Amino acid sequence: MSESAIRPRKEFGKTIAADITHRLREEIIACGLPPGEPLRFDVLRERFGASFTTLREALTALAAEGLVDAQEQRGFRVAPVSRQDLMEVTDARVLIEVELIRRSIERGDDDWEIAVISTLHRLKRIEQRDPEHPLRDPEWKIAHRQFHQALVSACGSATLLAIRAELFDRAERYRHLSANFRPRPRDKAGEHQAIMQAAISRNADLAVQLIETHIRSTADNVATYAAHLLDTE
Amino acid sequence: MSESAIRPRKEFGKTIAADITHRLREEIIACGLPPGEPLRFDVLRERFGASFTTLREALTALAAEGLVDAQEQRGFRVAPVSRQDLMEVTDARVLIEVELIRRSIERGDDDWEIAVISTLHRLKRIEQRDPEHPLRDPEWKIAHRQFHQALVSACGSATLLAIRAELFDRAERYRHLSANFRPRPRDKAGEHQAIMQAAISRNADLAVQLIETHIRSTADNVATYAAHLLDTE
DNA sequence: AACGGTATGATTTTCGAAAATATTGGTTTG
DNA sequence: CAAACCAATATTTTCGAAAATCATACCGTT
Repeated sequence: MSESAIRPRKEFGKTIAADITHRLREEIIACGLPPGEPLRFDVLRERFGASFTTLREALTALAAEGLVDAQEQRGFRVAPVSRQDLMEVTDARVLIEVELIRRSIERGDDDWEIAVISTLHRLKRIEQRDPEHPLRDPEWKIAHRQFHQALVSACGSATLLAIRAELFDRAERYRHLSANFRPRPRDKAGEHQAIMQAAISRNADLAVQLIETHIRSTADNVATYAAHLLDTE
Repeated sequence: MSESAIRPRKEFGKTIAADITHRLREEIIACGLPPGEPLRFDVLRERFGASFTTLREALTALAAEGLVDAQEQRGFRVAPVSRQDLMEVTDARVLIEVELIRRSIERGDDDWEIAVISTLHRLKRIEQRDPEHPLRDPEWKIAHRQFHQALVSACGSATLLAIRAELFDRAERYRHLSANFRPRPRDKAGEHQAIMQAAISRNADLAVQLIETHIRSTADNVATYAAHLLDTE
């Protein structure tokens, strides 16, 4: 009765299109498909084993998320990067994330506190294993995402959470872009710890200030160490 | 040499998919396709004269915009409406639009001022023609959208403008929802005039306050007069 | 009657061929 | 020599048939 003993066709989501969307998104965020790269159907067809129209559906969805650039009649390409875009994404993230943190601190219940504490705990455990290269560890990526997600999860607005998620993905791509050139990770562990404590103790002003610094300094780092990739576009 | 003397295939955009996306969006916003309505391919195929896959692409794009609800393996339907969703959209709009107005007032140049003044002028001209039922006039809809678009157009962030546009569409659908039951339009003309004056005179605090009131009172109106459509979902 | 399973029909989802459009390279013309 | 034109090729876009999946109604059993 096992759905597929050999090789599951759909690892994520029920439809192939949703699955391809997910896999393509991951690859673009991780810069496995570099910014600006043309996305030709022949190549994608071979790589992902799906037909034209299914791929087209996935690319259309990613275009709406801002990770893919659709040029009508001239195909798709990975969304290019630029200093301007990095700045816009950073600003938008600050605007929205700050608001969502405030609302979460205002409204969060016991479950919210537990989620914040436990996701941070897992993040720290993973960081202990390999403190040098966290961004290369896919588990760290997931845990990091889940901690930040937990912080805002009690805000009460699915609409704003969806927007936040898109911006988070776009920002994460920039982090990956500079990861190979960044000499050493900042003291993220300490920052995360401080943010957690401010949130749990319901100190909204402090939490907001820490989050804003966290977001902006990450972006500054990217702008510094990926400068050669941002100016030549 | 005319591209199509009989009947243009693509009225908007270069690809059929983009064209269908546009037409479907308009219909959903205008509630020609009512909230919750199942979107069956047979029906759409006949109505829009496109094939399965093309329609699928359009529906996928609209799902990413929040106007369509994709239920994997069970097709698509027009996104349902609810009091909660209306509230979320309203809150998100206030958060973003307020910020964009501030930035536009800060950065807007002569061209921006001209755009604000001229779009308002056109809006008023159209309102004079038929002051009773502005929302039913498609020209009023376009002019109204363009005035609000002009106000924020100088904010400098394409990212936030795209988010704003999606939220505007979702809000406009709610306005249409209640349009048939609203006894009389509020004094929108006066409100628009006041917003324009505050913006042009670079009174950011006043403009922001007027916009917030404008958005929230519109939403309150919808919640009142479309109550029977919002609670039974 | 209630429940569970199964066949049947309806609907979505996927595919690869075919049509439409863009790009490239070569040829001619001014 | 540059520009404009055209042909040949590469690529995207669209289509409808076929496969996969879901919903419904029917039937037998408890």
